[in-house]
Amino acid sequence: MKRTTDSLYSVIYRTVKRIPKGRVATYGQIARLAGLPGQARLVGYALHNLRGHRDPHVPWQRVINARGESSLPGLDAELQRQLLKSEGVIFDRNGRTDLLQFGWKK
DNA sequence: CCCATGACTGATT
DNA sequence: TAATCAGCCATGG
Repeated sequence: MKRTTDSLYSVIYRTVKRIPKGRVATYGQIARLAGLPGQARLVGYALHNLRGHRDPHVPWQRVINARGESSLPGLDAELQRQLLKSEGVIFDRNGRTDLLQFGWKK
């Protein structure tokens, strides 16, 4: 089975689209559900690539790291928190959310 | 082809 | 709770 980069990104995007509104998933969780266990970094790479792609159909803001915080640099982290906050996800003063409460339970 | 980097993770200290 | 570290692999120089 040949895996092109495009197919890898596609399966990742499809998985991210399954995250319900008001929920968050970790990079590792997306990797597992996409059939790529242990490949969390690839999920981050795929989402990063999304920027140039500018596909509004992929809810990138619902993907955060295993510590419950945004992994985006600088101002983008605030944008992500703002978008999630508008969906009902609550962040504490350290910019973290409770995965037990808001994590996507698949 | 080699090397460094990155929107990461889980275990260990 | 926080800092370290090895493992991960596509991407770009």
